[in-house]
Amino acid sequence: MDEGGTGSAEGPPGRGHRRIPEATVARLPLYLRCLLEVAESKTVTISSERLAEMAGVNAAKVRKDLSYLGSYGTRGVGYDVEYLLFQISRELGLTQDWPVVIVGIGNLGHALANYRGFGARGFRVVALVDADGSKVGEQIGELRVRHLEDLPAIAAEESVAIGVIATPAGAAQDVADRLVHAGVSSILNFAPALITVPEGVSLRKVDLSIELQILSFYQQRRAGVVAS
Amino acid sequence: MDEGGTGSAEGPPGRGHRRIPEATVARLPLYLRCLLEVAESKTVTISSERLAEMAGVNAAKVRKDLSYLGSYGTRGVGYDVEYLLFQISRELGLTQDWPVVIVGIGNLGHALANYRGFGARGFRVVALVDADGSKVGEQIGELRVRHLEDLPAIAAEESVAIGVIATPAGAAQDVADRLVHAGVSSILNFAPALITVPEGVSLRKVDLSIELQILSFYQQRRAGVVAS
DNA sequence: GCATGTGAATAGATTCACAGCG
DNA sequence: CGCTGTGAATCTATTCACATGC
Repeated sequence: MDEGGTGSAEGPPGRGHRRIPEATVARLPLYLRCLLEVAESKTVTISSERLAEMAGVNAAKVRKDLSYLGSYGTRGVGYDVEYLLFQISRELGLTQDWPVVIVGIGNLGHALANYRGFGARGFRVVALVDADGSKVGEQIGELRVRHLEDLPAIAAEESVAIGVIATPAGAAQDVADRLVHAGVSSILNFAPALITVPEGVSLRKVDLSIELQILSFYQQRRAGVVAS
Repeated sequence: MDEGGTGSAEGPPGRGHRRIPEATVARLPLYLRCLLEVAESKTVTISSERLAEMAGVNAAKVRKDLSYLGSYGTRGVGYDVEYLLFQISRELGLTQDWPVVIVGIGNLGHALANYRGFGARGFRVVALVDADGSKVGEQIGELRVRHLEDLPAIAAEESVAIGVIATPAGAAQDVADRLVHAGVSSILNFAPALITVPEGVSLRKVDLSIELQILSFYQQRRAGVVAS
């Protein structure tokens, strides 16, 4: 899918060594999370079956997904947890860290700015930006909110790779355009608006109201089935 | 995908009149949003081509998606905007309103509690809940935060249909269990944790770090291609 | 023996292309 | 004629089932 999830638009295929299916890419972070948990308990190896159980997927899927990365397992034994962790991290580009800018410092922007878990794994919020002059200068954690107009300078100084849009819907496309123009080539959009970006820019979206509406669909189905 | 979430786990198929593919269900909210925008400009009909362009998908996909709902278009003309709006709303269960409870009133919970857009379309936040006694009683908008222990009573009183989990990862599974136990059968999980629910409960997730990691993958690919 | 890795089979989603109808 | 609705073709993803190799 999503796609998903959530589903969402994708960047171009790129051309690394192997061609990894989109659906697999979307599951790698899931495996990563499970492996981190397993690693804490000093477990040395893990079978596809166990990993599948933890991730809530089918064991064959785990094996096929991992096989796209290479033959990192040992037949009759399983996968070395630490080694697999490293390989997945590397594949996901988490061995380097990516400077992130958050645009739109309202309720959600605040929450994102304070979110621990950026730093943990390869992402570092280097700037907070808002179009509203009255918010500029506000201190949040270690950062001070800067003006949207400064985006090109900020992006260049900090080599921003990823932009997070947390503005109202109406501003989202403009902000996306500015991000792209400033050289940011990965965008995560939280605004409830459809935005478009040029080829070569990755765009993913997180949309609360869409998720709720999908839940509503299935909720209604169940209610309907019960009633009939 | 997903899924999608952006990709995410689904509820059971249910058995309404028609069997609507999951991928289609995930796009209906998108069409709905586009149609709402079009409706404001007093446009009476819309072609699949135009709608596709707005939604950023292929026209054939729009037609096929809409055909699962019924034959609501007119050949040679297009779709009546108002009529289609109504049909999609009905299909998504948005003609009734769904009481929502938000569990976990930290940064994110606050942001969600203040989010306008719940009320707009069929969702109504009826309760805010937290396990931390020091947060109980805090006033947010029109609601006062209540204790997690009161969840069963709240769910029953308010006929809560949808639970939103905005707790830290460690608490997510416990909260999910409590929600299910209290009779909530749709859950939207924002916590960066894998949770499981029984058959008959829909679960979707919104996971910032997964989305960032997916972006990181494609970002790295592009960087790699440029470098080589 | 046992769990991986992978071709083959199946299922699901997208796109094509055109018949059908207003 | 124009645009919908939809079978057929294609592409993508999932699952099966077993040969392979530690």
